[in-house]
Amino acid sequence: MARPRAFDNDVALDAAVGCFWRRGLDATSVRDLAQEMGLSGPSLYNAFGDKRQLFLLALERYAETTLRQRIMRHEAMPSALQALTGFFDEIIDRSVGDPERRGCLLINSAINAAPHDAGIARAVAAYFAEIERFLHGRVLAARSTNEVPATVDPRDTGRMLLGLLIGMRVLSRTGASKAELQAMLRPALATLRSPEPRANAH
Amino acid sequence: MARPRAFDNDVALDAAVGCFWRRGLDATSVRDLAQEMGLSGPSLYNAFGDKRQLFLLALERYAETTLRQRIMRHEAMPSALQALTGFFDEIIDRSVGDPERRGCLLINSAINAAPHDAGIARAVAAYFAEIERFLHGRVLAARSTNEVPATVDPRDTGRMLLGLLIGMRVLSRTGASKAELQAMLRPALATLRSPEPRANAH
DNA sequence: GGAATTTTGTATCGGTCGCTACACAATTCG
DNA sequence: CGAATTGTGTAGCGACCGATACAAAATTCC
Repeated sequence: MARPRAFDNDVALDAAVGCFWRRGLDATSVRDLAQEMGLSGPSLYNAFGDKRQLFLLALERYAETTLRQRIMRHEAMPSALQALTGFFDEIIDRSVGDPERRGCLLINSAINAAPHDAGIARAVAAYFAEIERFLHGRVLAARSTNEVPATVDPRDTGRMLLGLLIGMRVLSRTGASKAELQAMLRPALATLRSPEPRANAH
Repeated sequence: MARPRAFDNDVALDAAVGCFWRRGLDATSVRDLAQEMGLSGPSLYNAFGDKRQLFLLALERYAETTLRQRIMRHEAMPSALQALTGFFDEIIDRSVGDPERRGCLLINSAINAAPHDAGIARAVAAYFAEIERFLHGRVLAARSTNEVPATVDPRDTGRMLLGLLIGMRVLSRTGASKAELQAMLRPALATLRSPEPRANAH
C-alpha cells in the first residue's frame, strides 16, 4: 500500500547487534549504525524508533539467535551433565574463536547500559534469568538421573555456574586463553562429577 | 617556586574514581569530572594530562585504595581459608551495601574501556593478575596447612574463584541480592572445605 | 492514470564532546 | 619591589552527537 523497504529487517538488526556487541550502546553512534546496517539516517529512525529502542530490539535479536538457540540445542541432549559441559565448552570455543573478543552482548550491556536505564536493566536481568533457569534445570535433571550426586544443591550450583559463565565471558574479552578458561571451569565441573570420590572410584 | 595548587591531589583523584566507577570512561565527560573534582577545566588538564591519563591514574588509585588494601589485610590473617571466605564475604557486603551498585571499577573497565585501548587493557589485566595471585596464593597456603585437601588444584581453583568473583560483581551491578551472591559462592567454597566427605564425616 | 501512503536521501538543527588560547592571579627568587 | 614561574578562570575552538524537516521516489488502491 506504499513504497516497500529496500532492506531486510533481520539482516539490518544483525548488523546493529554487531555494532552494539563490539562497542556498546553509548560508544556506538547512530551514524555508525546506519552505515553498518546499510541504511541512511532517517530510515533507521523510521524502522526502529530511536537508538534506545533499536538497542532493545538488538538485545532481543541476540538473545533469540545466540542464547536461546544454544540453550534449546543443549536441553535436547539426552545427558543433562553432558548438556552442561557441552554448553560451557561451546561458549569457550566461541569466546576464544572470536578475533574481536566481543564477549557476550548481554553481559557487556549489564555493565555499561543497564545502570543508567531501568528498562535495559530489566531486560538484561530477564535474559540472565533464562540462563540461570537452564543451568538450574540441567543440574536438577542430572541429579534425578544420578549423573550428579544428591549432595549437589541445584539452585546454588546453577547460580554458581551463571557467575562463572559471566566471569569467563568478561575475562575472554580481556584476552584470556582457551586453556585459562578451561582451567577456571574445571574445579566447578569436578564438583558436579565426583563430589564423593569413594562412590565412583574403581 | 610558583603559584601553589588550590586542591588536594588525592581528594581530586578519589572524586574522579567515583565518576568513572559510576558511569565508565566514555560516559563521563571532562566537565562532569571537573565539577565533581572541584576544579575547572584547564586545571584538570594541567594536573592530570588528558582524560585517558586521568582514567589510568584513577584505576591505579582504585587498585591501591580498594584492591591491594583488601588483599594485604586478608593475607595477614593466620588462616588462609578464612582469608578466602573473609575476602569474599567482604566483597559481598560492599557490593550489596553500595546504593549506587557500581560493582567493581576494574571489571567495569574490562568491559567498556579495555577493548578499544590496549594500554587500558594491559593495566586491567595486570590488576586481575594481582587478584588471581592472591587467590592462588591463599589456596596454596591453605593446602600446605591441610585446611584444604591436597586434591584441590591451587591454580585452577584460583582462576575459578577469580571468575566467580567477576561474575558476582557483574550481577551485583544489576541488583543481585546478598542471598543470591552468597548462594553462588557456596558450592565453590564447599569444594574447598570438604571435597572428600568420607574424611571429615563423623 | 491519479490519489494516497510509506520509504529514502540531503541537509541541518541545537547540544555536547574533548581540548585549548589567553589573560589574570598567586607564589618564590633576587 | 620587579622578574620568573606556575596555577586558575573565561571563553571558545572544531568535531561529533541524537534526532528531524522536507522533498523526491516508489509502491498500492481506485
